[in-house]
Amino acid sequence: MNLSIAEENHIKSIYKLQEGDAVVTTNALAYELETKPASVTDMAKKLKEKKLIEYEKYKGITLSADGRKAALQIVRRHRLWECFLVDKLSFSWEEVHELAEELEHVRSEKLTNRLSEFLGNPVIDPHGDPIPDANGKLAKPRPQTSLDQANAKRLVVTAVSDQSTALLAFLNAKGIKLGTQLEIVAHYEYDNSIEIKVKGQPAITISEQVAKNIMVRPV
Amino acid sequence: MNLSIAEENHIKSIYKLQEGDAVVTTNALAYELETKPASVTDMAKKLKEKKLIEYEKYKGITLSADGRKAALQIVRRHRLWECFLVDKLSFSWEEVHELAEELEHVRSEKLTNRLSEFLGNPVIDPHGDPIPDANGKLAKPRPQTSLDQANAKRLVVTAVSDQSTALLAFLNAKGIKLGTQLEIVAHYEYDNSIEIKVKGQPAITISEQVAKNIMVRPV
DNA sequence: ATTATTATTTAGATTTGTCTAAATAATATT
DNA sequence: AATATTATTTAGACAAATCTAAATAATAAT
Repeated sequence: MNLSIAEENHIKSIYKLQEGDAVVTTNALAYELETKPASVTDMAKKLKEKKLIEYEKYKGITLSADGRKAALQIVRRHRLWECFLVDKLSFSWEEVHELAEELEHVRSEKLTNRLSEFLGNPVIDPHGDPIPDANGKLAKPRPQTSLDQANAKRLVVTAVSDQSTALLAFLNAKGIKLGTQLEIVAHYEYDNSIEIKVKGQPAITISEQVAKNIMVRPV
Repeated sequence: MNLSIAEENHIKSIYKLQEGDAVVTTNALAYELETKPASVTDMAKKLKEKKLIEYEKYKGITLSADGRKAALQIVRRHRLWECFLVDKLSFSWEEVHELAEELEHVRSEKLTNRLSEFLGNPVIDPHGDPIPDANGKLAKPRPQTSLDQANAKRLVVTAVSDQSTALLAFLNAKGIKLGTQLEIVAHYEYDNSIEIKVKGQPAITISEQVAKNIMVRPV
């Protein structure tokens, strides 16, 4: 099955929004892809025809087994290229998303597998997201919570869920990246902001909104 | 100036066929791009509009200064990716062309320059072709002739001009690659075939057509 | 249970890149 | 020079991916 770039992007976004099982809505998908609902409806008909999604008028979209398989291939390529850009070309983690967005569409299994091998078959990407293996299997994610719900004091950053450049740049400026160890200094009930400290740096205060998007696990 | 993939491919092929100064013909370009002359005419109008080529009806096509600059960027990306695939991912030189054909369209200067640096700023690609630097400057090619016109006995392979997979696979099977040292054993005037010997291997006979596509210089 | 609101789909248009078939220009041949 | 051949362009069509505006369905509010 040969997918166009537009088809791949739709599949990938459906996978992202589905998050396991949920039905994906036309509007949500249009918003995610920065396109219009009418365009999503058009594409949904096409992808249904190709048996990559389940879709009935007005009933929303879910991936079929084949669609899920395709999505995992795309996600695998995306995340491997992100590793390459960060590990080998010294990009910082907030820069790589757009570039990987283009590189992911080079659909060669041989290339993908060689790249993976070259990188040492990594299982998580620079944002902490798991990388599907050649068969589409995802490493089961280690237990993690968002920073605003953590109860341990000493934590490691394992992922950042919001992909916005603004947040990533902010964290970068504060010296926070994957694997950074944090200590929770205080939790202000007033606005649910959290004061944290990275070893060797002055303590900083983080809003609830930011804390919700930083994933951590106890060290 | 943002070029589509189709536009980039046309620019690149015009650059390739132009070879310095020659005017490129509609038919030749269509053949090179595996498309139809009518499509080339359409695209020529568009590229002229964008001032990337000089073009008058029935008079053929040449690159403008801007077009040449664009072409060199594309060629740079293509050849750097070929180096990456061969040097880092252990592809053999005859496999990399198609993959580089896709990777070359990721238009990020930062990525290109970082990639170049990562590879040690190479100046020739795995086929022996020079890689333009970030300013579009080409290293001046070392003196070379095609194997059928060489007069020295001991030679080094410096490039292969035909990009066909068939030829590359043939050479690969014979253990001939960039940098391979050859010795001319005999030259048969009858059909202009040439008998050559690679150190440690039995002598082989090569047709004139193949010899024309192997570039060499005296060792 | 009507009505209002929001979500989704349809119909029809647009852009890009391509094609075929016919027309025209350039070149080669007699 | 007239004619035949080849190269190139034009005209009109088509598929993919998108859009806007209008129509319809689903859901929420009174």
